[in-house]
Amino acid sequence: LGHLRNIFLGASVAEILRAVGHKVVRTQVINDRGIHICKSMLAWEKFSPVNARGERETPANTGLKGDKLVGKYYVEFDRALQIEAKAIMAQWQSGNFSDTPTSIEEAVLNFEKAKEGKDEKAIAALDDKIKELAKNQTAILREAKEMLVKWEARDPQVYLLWTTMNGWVYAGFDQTYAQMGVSFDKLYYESDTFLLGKDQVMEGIKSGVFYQKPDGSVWIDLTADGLDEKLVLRSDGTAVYMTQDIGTAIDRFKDFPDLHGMVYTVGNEQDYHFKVLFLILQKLGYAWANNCFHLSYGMVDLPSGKMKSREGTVVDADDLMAEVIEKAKEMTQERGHLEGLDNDAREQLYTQIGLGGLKYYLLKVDPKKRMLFNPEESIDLTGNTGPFLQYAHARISTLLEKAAYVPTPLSLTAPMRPEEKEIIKQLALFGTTLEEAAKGYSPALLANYSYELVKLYNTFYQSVKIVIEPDAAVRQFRLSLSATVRQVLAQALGLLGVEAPQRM
RNA sequence: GGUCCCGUAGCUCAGCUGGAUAGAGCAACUGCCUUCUAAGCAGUAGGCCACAGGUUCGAAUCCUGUCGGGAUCACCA
Repeated sequence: LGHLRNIFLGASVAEILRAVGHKVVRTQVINDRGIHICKSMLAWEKFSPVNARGERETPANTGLKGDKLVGKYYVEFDRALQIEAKAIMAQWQSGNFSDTPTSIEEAVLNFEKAKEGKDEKAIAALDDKIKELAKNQTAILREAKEMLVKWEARDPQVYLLWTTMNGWVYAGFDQTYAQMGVSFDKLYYESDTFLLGKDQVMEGIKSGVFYQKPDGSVWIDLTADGLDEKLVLRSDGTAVYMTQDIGTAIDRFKDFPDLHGMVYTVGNEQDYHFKVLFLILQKLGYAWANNCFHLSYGMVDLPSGKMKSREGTVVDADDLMAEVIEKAKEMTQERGHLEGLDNDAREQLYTQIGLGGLKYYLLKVDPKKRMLFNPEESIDLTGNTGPFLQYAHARISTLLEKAAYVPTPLSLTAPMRPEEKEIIKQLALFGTTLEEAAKGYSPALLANYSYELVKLYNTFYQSVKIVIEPDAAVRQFRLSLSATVRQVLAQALGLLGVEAPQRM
């Protein structure tokens, strides 16, 4: 869900910035490198069943989406890790500390002592610490780490496996993005950019921005800036998230030299990370670092509480989209204004309504705020929802069609009813709303604007005759007012990534 | 514990660069389709804007404190 908010938000903000005249390049960093990939690879090698033809599981022979298959083995890895860690902890409990550093032995003894003391907080803290220590003692995690080192050294075998499994993931992602209706101008792969990041770190050591500890790890001291010391390279020489992000940022400015700045659409749990990243880039001497902005959006909660991937309480993007489209189909068939539409057009409409509703639901809330995702409300059609706006658009469309409307400029001097004046006022606000949305990186402003506009229009629509208005001048005025509303609405919806159907 | 974010109707959210009776939607209840799509419209009910101070002619909005919720402080990403 967080991922959906991220994608839709990023896509919408890009469109909004374009609409106010900025040149926008939309990029995405593909997280194709790191210990997490190695975990999946290792688990797949270890646990994937072999079929009669001697093949391990693949998207082709299981029918699973590639990213799902790889994700499955990430979970498998974690399960195996837990089991091994538990066994190790059991050993420690029984007093067996062979092959264990004395520091761990001490920690366990402290833990036992704390339990006698009944200090809940201390017990919990030590418990976490011991679990962490146990995990680090497992053979399987060690293997994964070794794999990462091999990967960074371009070990052919590891690299082949990595290429294969990554291919599966990308294929899965492509499918999902296509369904979402979003695309990127350029993708950056961590596997390409982390090396540049490492180079930067090396140079940064020379220039004194970073320093190396005796164990070989590289750090930056940000205590003078009110932050902490931050690791930028592990003691085994491998890159961390930050290393890669440094490289990616620089890479992008190399690719697009006239770039003014960058907007990072990333969840607010990474506020600290970006504070540090921008500071590092400044210290490395990149002037554009001052024009980097972290568009930090709030988490998406479920009514049932926090989502945890390990507990299976996450909402899967593909499933959710399918569900929302299915629901749109049911509701649309119930209402039925579909005469004359062929099957393809109908299916397309269900998708437009379902996804439009989902996008609008996620975008109508101020990005900065955390929001609650209520699965039932996300597919609502009434009130402040995507389908409500789409419906207004469709209704005006058929109205204009019936009237055989010929576009004429909207006369602002014509005698007007109060409802009509209100609409004109709201229409006049579009420009400033768009500017504010761009300035504040907030599609929510456009969403709320559109909703207001449609409410005003609906009031008008219900209270007057339009097509059947006998007075030709009045009729023409109302038609061109309707056409203007439709045009603005279509533009606003477009900026939100919500499609505006001609009928529904 | 340090840092950051949040607290507005039963629920989800607007409003927050100070301005008059604080707005929507959902849920509940009333009405309105032999006029253009009722996925709509009109209406009723529902609020000490977390709490306490302060600034101001004026505070939901700005400041301080308290309480409550969340995030973060990894050789994870």
